[in-house]
Amino acid sequence: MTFGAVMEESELLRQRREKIKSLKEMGVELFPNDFKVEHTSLEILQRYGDWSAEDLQGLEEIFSCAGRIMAIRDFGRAAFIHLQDRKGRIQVYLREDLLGEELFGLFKKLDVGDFLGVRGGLFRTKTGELTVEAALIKLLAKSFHPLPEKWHGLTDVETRYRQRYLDLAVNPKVRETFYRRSEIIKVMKEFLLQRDFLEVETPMMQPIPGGAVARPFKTYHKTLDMELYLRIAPELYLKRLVIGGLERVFELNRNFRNEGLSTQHNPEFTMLEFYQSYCTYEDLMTLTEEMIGEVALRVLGSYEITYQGVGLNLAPHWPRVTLREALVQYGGVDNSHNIVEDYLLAQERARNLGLEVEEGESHGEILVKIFEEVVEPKLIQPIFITEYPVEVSPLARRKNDAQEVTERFELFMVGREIANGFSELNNPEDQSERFRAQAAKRGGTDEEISLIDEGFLTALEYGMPPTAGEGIGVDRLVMILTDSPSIRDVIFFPQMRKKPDVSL
RNA sequence: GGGCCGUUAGCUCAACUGGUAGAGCAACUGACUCUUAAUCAGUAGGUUCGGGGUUCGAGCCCCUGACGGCCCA
Repeated sequence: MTFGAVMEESELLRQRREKIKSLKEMGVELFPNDFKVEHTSLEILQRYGDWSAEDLQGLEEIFSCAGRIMAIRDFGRAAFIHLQDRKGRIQVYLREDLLGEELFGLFKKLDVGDFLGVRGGLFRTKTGELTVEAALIKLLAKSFHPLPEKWHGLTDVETRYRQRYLDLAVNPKVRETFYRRSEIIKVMKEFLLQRDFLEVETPMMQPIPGGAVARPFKTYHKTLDMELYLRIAPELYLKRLVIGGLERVFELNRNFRNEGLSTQHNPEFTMLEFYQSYCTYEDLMTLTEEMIGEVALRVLGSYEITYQGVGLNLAPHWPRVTLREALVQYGGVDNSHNIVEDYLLAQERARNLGLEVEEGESHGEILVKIFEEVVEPKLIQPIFITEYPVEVSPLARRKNDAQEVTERFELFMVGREIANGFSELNNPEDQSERFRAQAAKRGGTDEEISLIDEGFLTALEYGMPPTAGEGIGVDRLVMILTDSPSIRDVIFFPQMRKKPDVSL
């Protein structure tokens, strides 16, 4: 959709083009950049919000603010408008006798959606609203298209995602969600920085995608003549930094996984991953509940939150239950305690649940499948599930007194996995064996990468201090803390199919 | 990948059993110097997502495609 093409099609836009033409004929610049803004709407409202009408009359200060016109209430020779800036909205009163005929005539040509700069004093209207009385106005940017409706806003989800700028302009709640997202990320970073973590950046483009099991995106570097993968996780690089002696590092950045899209999945998503030497998975569970608790408290002002109508209590501390205990507790059948002991019973239970059990699948793997099917949806309040089987935890340290499970936990809330952490496997021989077992199992198909990051193994051979590491799904956490039902509500530009119309 | 639902004016939504596509907001013209979903009078605005079919007649039924949403794998 090009501008010209639209003009031919729409009566509405044809009228607006005529208006723009007459503005140009009046000598009005449509896109000047020399207006100086000195105040935000919020500054004005906060500083003078409680001043009486009489006090304001004595105030001689002139204010200068700007924003998008969101409403016009025209009375002929006077009008009220609302300007929206990054902090909120403020009302402006325009009178012909004060502005003069020329500027008032300019105002008459403006539309909802245009950007306007205003200078003037403050007064309080009869209905009590603090208002700027315009002594001077300046068009700052002309909108060639009408904005979505003022009352219902923009509800069409496709348009909201494809033209997020419109969503942000007219739906205050959307803006609030993204401001809150930024705040959450800020608090998480501050939390780690206070604990002497170093914020780092590691490669997005990796020759061997490691640190997780997922289908990667593939790309190609021309000069180096090599295939590269967008990372599915930063884990193996962050551990290299730990080996280098940095001891406490974190990276809050994007991962890419070439898999399905859903309300919980976007191909690129944000992960907070961090590593702390000389501590264990138990220390990280404590750190996690403290961090998320602090985020809730600082961003939302309370440990008690509501997600999609369900009350959650994020006050530390949260239960820690082993996977096996969880299966018994939430397994839903009388013999749940037996499936954790009996391989054949576990197989039978999985098949009864309609789960696929492949040839040679281990007891632990089957238990995890049953857990995901039966237990996960029931984990509403925050809870740590611990001691995952070693077969599904290729980078985690074995538990000292139980070699078939690992010092690993996952954090669940509202039936969703939010975080995954473990004491890191730092024995290079064990790590090498696990990589090779993993690779053998998955075969060598193009999609399922079975390459082994030998460079990482070499690094491990130089010695990695005992360390625990964790990843937190930032988008999912933000969803819960902003009461958002879909991951697309917390990502500005979620992935969409290409539209035939190239302009969107 | 499968199932279900959706796509109508710039936006938000109607349209009975297949029978002339409507409203509110926005826009345009006019009135109005304290409104806040301003008000009052009038006007204009449509490829009903695209393509094909059935029918005297299709927004509605059938086939097909695009895009989106939810659920499932």
